[in-house]
Amino acid sequence: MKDSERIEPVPEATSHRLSLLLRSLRGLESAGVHTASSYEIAARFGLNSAQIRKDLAQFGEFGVRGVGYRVRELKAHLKALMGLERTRVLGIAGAGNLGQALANSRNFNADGFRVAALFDSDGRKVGAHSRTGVPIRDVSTLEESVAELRIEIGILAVPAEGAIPLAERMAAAGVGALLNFAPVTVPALPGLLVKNVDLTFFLENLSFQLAMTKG
Amino acid sequence: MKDSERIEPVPEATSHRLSLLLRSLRGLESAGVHTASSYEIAARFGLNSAQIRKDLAQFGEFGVRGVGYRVRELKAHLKALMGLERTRVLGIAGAGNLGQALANSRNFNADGFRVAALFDSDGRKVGAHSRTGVPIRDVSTLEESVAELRIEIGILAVPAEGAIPLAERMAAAGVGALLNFAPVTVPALPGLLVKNVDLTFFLENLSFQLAMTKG
DNA sequence: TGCTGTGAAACCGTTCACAGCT
DNA sequence: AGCTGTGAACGGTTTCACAGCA
Repeated sequence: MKDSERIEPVPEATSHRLSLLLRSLRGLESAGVHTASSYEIAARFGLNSAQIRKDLAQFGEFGVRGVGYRVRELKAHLKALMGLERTRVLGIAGAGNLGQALANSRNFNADGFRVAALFDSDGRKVGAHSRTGVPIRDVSTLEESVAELRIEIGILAVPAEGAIPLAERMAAAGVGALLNFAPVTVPALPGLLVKNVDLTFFLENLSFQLAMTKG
Repeated sequence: MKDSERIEPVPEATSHRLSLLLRSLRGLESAGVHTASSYEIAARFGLNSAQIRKDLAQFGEFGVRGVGYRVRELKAHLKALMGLERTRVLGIAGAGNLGQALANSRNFNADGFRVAALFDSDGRKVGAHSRTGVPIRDVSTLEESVAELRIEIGILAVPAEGAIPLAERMAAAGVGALLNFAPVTVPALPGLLVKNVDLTFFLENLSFQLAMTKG
């Protein structure tokens, strides 16, 4: 099956598995493995092999019958598919603990991503740099900065109050997608993809499961 | 439907909606609203009202026919259900950027949670405190500290390499649940609930969706 | 033979629609 | 009359099972 102009958003679960798969492929590649079957890959993270094949089949035919998948080749296809071929520029609103943590994170500055700037309203922080050298700009320069640095994905690491207005400013400034860590649900505005990630929800989930199983 | 001794883990989606619901109830309560119907609640976050009712019905009968749900009462039920009646003690492995961000976070130190300690192997950090006063202990004291502070939930904010061994140590020390931010999948060990949260997956998801919709 | 790609079947979560309580 | 609680229908995702290609 092929569907060059896909309008449907990729299901969350599929995207998650493909991220897992990409990570796995990186591991296999650096271990010198050239070929892997869907069975081998599935075993790695306790999934069904048909699921791997179905996930990939949605986007093209990447395997070789009787052989499996060529690691290097599949990895390249996947990266292209996920838009990780070129580096996407990130801008983080909020130079607090979390914002700085993300700005300095190896994971946000590799494999297709790079943090170009932090934004804050605190005059004492503005002008400084994060530990790894990400500049902290005044949040009032958000609009110009997005254009100047070509920021494609915005990250909200601010308190709840500031989130919605900032999301709107980011959208208006031309940011295409937003990862929101503030504890409010930012709605997807027209032209702006939004992913809300509330870290306390993960804790509550664990607490819930603890309450269900043990006391 | 009632099921006093539930063994099934709560579905991710349900848990997520109940967290959202709890947040919503807090808002309603402080706005002085006493009663809310599933229709009103559902409208708040664009869900189906039957979903709200079904989610709640799994755990008991909390509503009043013809009236709706009493906000204060439902909130209390939910908190009890989710194990948030009493404060759960957290311990964070890794006093780097992310670990400190979480330790200082208001959200990890309210509404049923409290960070009791950070753990690190860097001698220069050990003995110090986070900005909000969370002590940084030597990771070699993990086992005693878990017992002493009665840590119930462990959080891994360490690089990929350290994650699995630390998870095993936490499990052995008696921690009941683990929230893992390291970019490796920590398997659920016997007696240890594990929630893996890879922040780069959220970014990749956005990049993926961007790649699908725009270039 | 061995593995992919894929229809068909099974499963699960969501939505509908209404009986039943207040 | 109004809203909950829930069986039944629906839709989407996962798994099975196999045809077809290397």
